[in-house]
Amino acid sequence: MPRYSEEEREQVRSETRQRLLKAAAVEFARHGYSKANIDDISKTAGFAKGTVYNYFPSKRELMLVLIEEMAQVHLEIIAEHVYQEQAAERRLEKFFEAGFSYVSAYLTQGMVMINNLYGPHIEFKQAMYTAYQPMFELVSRDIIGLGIKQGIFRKIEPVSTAGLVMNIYLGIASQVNEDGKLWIEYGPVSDFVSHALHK
Amino acid sequence: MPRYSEEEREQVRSETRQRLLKAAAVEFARHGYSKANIDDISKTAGFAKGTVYNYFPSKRELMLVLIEEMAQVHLEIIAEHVYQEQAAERRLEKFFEAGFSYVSAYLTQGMVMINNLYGPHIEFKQAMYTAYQPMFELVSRDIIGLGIKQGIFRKIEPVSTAGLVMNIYLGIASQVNEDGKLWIEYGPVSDFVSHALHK
Amino acid sequence: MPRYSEEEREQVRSETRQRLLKAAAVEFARHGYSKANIDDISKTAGFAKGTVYNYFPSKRELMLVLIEEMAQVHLEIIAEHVYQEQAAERRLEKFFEAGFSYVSAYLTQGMVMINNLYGPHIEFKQAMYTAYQPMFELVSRDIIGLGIKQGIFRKIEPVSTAGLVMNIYLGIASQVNEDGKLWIEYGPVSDFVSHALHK
Amino acid sequence: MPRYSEEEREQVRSETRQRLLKAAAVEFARHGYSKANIDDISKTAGFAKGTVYNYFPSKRELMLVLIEEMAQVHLEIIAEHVYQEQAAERRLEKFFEAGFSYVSAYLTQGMVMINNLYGPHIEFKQAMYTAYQPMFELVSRDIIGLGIKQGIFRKIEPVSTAGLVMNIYLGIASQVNEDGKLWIEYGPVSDFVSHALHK
DNA sequence: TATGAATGAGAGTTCATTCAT
DNA sequence: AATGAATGAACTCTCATTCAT
Repeated sequence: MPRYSEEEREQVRSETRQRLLKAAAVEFARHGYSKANIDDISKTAGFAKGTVYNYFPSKRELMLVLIEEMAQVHLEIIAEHVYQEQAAERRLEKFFEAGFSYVSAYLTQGMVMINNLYGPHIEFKQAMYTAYQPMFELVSRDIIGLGIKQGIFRKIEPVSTAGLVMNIYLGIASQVNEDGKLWIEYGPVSDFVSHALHK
Repeated sequence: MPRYSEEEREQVRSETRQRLLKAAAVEFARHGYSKANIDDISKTAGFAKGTVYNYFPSKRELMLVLIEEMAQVHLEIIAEHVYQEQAAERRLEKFFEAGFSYVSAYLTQGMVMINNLYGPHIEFKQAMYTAYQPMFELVSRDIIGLGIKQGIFRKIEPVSTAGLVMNIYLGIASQVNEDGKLWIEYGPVSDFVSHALHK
Repeated sequence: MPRYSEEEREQVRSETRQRLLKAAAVEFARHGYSKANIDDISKTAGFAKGTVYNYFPSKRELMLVLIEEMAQVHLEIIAEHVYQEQAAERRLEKFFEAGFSYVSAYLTQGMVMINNLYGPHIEFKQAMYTAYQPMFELVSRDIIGLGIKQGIFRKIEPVSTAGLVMNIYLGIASQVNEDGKLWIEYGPVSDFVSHALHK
Repeated sequence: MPRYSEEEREQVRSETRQRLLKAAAVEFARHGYSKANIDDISKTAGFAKGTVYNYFPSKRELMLVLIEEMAQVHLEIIAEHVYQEQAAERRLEKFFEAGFSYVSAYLTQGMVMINNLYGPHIEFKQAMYTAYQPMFELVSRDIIGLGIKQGIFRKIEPVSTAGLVMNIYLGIASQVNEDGKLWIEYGPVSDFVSHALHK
């Protein structure tokens, strides 16, 4: 008969799992998927090698899960800020503000995100597109589309323009340094895009 | 000592070298640096494994040389088109036109470029920045700076704005599919940026 | 101290033990000793991994115990049928009849038996020889020796001939399919051996 | 330009290949397929681990190739002796004589053969059946069938009887000790079978 | 007694690099 | 200059076993 309660076990498992995912993010960010190794990931998490495989069936799956969880957190943070505003222009600004703040705060996750997005591993790229679809839609519908409806943005194609905006965001986000600093502030970027969109 | 034979030898060496670099680009593009392997590279080039090491001391060095040669070709193509124009706005358009055309024509090189730029391998990223410095300056000085001088662009900071423009170009270039198609034409992109820069 | 509870406890232990042995037989039969794993064995038995080690000190010991228990059941079944007859020839027939019926009914045990007998694991092979010694003696003394004494079998060496008979039985038994079917009935085999032994 | 001649290379490759197959047989015989490891196989052959993979794509394939090559040698040896005789009875004797001599001379191969035939690895068992089909046919057609035609054997079913004879051979062959000794000579076995088949 | 999380030795496989020819 | 056989470190994944509860 098990002495641990079901809850206790669940609690422990969940914590271990999170530590492993965090460690995986760190190692993937540091060395890239291919060069990152399970031994280091587990050691970074404070476990032995085998433990990883009690939680994830493979290195590949570890990455796929990581992608999903990262995208979710990322979206939450951005959505939370963007939806505070009603005006499209303000939303655009909030998008860059929250986005830049995310990559500064979640350095490792940000790097993994970028590596997957622009890297050679097609499966991961695909997973990224799927996982980031909601954020893409947020930009497309609730910022650009909204701005057009509100009569402040030019009558541009919202979807491809959202692609451009996401590109700008991600391109800049990819150049964060190890202190979480970016080479440009969100203000000028937001400005640049704003100018591009305004009537 | 026969001089002609000397030249011939040089000629053959140079061709072999180019074939190896081309093959390396193909394999790096297909599998990424880490997963690409020397055996496949040499076989793609039509040589045996050992031959690679008669031309390049290591896989790493092969990539570094490739980066330099790619950047040079890339710059030449873009410069050739951009400098045909005198008006900054036209130059901007030419930049995107020639740039998009480059990634379509040089699919593999383009992918390697992107992988290095956004990938986890710091040394290669560094090498990319160095190799692409001239192109960056072209954009910064001979397009944006020029546009300001010509009084058509807003009085923005040319360097960071050049960063944004390069970001946009590279971000879009990274999404070329295997047929060399991009999800957006150069026209709308040029337009977008134009709007962002104009007074 | 409650005596009944003691017995109950013993009862439960014994049942758990049997379930584990049965599950071990299934897994050993399916994957062979080396590839069978404790986790699957315990799960097949309906327990957690650790439970196995409350009953058997190691995987190896689990097999050794299994061998002994299998051999005992096997012998009992065969002896029960063989000793119903008094004539050596009839006993020979019964031996094959009961033997073939055993391997059909106890598919997994039969496979484990064969795997150990012909497999590379010397310790298990040894254990098999020891465990099957009584059956060997049954054939040697109470069938072949008896037949010679009864004057129906040729004056052959009983021990090595018993070896041949056992070989034939086990060789055929090894080719049972997953439905418990053998490629030959006991009749023709008994016949074949009968012919070989008769004057 | 390669300095080794094509022939020289082929020669070296062939020798290395044979050494690896021999070593594999030794290790598979000693520890069984699952427990035998590539490192030991290569070391036994006098090479480093990686060399195995220059010749065989996987451990599994190594075994499959080994099975085929073993079966071929085995068949050649037996056929050579059997076909020296014209009388079925003498052929039967030769079959056992040559067969017993094979397992004594090719100890390790014999063990691998037996392990695969009676072991848990279905793919290898299948491969054995396929590879030994010609030998089975030799027994069925050119010994038993022939004996019936020659009027010395009873009118039995040749195929299933060949199965019995092969069983007897393999069963005994499986009990060779490490000095190549069997517990019974070919004479008594041949006699036993002869008796069983004769009118 | 039963549990399952954690361990780490050990296995198969890959591949950059070396080198004799 | 070109070859490809050989190497062995490094990697992913497996699993018998331990142990705190």
